[in-house]
Amino acid sequence: MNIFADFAERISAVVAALGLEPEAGALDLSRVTVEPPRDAAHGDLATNAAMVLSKQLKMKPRDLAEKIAEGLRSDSDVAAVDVAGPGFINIRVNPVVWSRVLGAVVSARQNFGRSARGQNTKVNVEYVSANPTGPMHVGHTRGAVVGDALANLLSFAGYDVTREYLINDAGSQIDVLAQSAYLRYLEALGEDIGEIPEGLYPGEYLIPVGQSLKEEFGASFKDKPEAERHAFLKDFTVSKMMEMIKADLDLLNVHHDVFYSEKSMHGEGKAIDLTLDSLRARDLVYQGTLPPPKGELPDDWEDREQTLFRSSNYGDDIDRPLVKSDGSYTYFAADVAYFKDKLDRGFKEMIFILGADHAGYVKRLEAVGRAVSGGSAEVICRLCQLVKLFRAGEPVKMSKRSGNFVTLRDVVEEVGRDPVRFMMLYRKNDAHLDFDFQKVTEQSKDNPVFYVQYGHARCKSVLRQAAEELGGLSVFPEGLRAADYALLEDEGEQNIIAKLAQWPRIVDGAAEAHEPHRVAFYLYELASALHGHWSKGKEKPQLRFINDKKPELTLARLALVYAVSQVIASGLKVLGVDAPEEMR
RNA sequence: GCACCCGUAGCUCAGUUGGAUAGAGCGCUGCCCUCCGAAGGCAGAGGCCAUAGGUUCGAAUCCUAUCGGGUGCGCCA
Repeated sequence: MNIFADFAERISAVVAALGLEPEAGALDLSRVTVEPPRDAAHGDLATNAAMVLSKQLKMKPRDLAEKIAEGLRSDSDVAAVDVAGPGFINIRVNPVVWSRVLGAVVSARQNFGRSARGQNTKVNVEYVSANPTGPMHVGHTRGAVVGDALANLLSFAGYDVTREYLINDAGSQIDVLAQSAYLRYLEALGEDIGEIPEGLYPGEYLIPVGQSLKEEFGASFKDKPEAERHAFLKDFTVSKMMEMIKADLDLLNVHHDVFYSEKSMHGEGKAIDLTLDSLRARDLVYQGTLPPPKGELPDDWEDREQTLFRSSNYGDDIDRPLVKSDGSYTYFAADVAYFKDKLDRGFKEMIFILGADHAGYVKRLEAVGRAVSGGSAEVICRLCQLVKLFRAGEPVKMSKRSGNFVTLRDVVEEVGRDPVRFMMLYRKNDAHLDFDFQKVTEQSKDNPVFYVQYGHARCKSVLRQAAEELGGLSVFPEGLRAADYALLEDEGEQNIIAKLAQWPRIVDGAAEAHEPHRVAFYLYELASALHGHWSKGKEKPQLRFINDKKPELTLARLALVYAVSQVIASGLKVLGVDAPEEMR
């Protein structure tokens, strides 16, 4: 139940009933909005309908507003309608509307706010896709959390979501990885390998890989022919790395549906070959030369003819190469084929959660989307900016050399999963993020994670207390449906209900904009409304939720508290954060 | 040089897709516990929304230019 969408329909009906002739055929209602007014004194709902439609209907905004207002006044749910400013229509609804909202939450529980706007559209969210050459580090964390929460959000908003991870198991970095693992194998056999040579992966996480090679093959693996050995090592090491990465992701409660191997697309007659052939037939792939890159010229740059994709026809700055000088495919070629594969699997939206260092990649991905799908599917890229780590205000130093970086595991084990997830979502994805190890574990209102979770725990605490004091309340939550919500007349209570009523609207808006951070901010506001009202009970005991002299009022208030707990829990679930029964 | 992202309170950031008098938290100045969790709440001070034009009933939001910060710029993934 979304009262904003509901009233938007009623307003459309009123406008239609006016019988006015639109200037150009059908009336365009797309710009009409119904929102909570910025200032609550203006009413419960506000619409810009008159201002947006005045031109089409050839009327002055204020005159049209008066007409629409007149029509709305006959609605039995409407208490008052005012026309204000340049033509705003402010609506105050009857208490029965708020009762309905509360009843809807109590009945739907954590399904309140679930939406059908996605209409089961097939959406693919690709996120993380970290190279399988080592453990996840903090840099990957934000993308993992944002992608996962976005997937949850879209699913809650009625989309058919697939969570996907592309394993980059085909590039030259995998050769290096295999060589590095081989050294660790020799080391496990007791050989002195000395320092890991420059250019190989020095991280200690490869030591167990060497160990398990030894356990499996003893010393015999050393004697296999080089080519056979190397091919096996690549697969073996990648699968070990993926095990490690999956374990890291599990710490964050991030789980993908599909792990797609880049390697599976390479090779004669495989996906990349086939895709490029089909694009060649459409003249999207051709042989040609590119102008030299701007800025600092690479040492080994030479002008040569190469295989190019016509991405510049689709909004990219230049055409992009598909084949390297050694004849193998570029990463971009794999991406083209990968997109085609997603298209063939029926996805209508391909969402990519990328690190900020991939900003330059967005245009060409979008170009691929337009060129390959012909507009039947959309590419949506979200960039995640860098996370800066702090400890009590001091920047945390880390060096990427020698494998000495802060890992995802370090962070989660130190501060816990919930603070990591929440804080990564408490910012727009394209804004820089400061993450302070100390602050996020504080149990105070300075810490938004705690503040929201505390709101939930407080609700649960009240409900526990009520069950104890009032004994016969074993019937709730079922019994709460029978409560008389009209008894909730206090401003603070109504303020909370109004916030609850916004939840479905927040879900739709956040899903449409692909911005899960809006959910985090909404939860903060809802928690704030609760905490604020709670404290009024300090000064005015008659406002406390439990009042043993007034069982009916208490029941209604418990319904309110229960509703808040359900919406907070449901919002936190979208974010992938726990809703604790009590804080400890 | 080009492309993309970002410039909002002293600091860190929201801003309902173009709406009314621009909002939070931190920090600062003061208040509020005989009490369902003070692990909280209330109030005050603090703004040329980087700058200059434009679009319209109306701009922090859209367009153009400028300034400032970040990122990237065949054959790395």
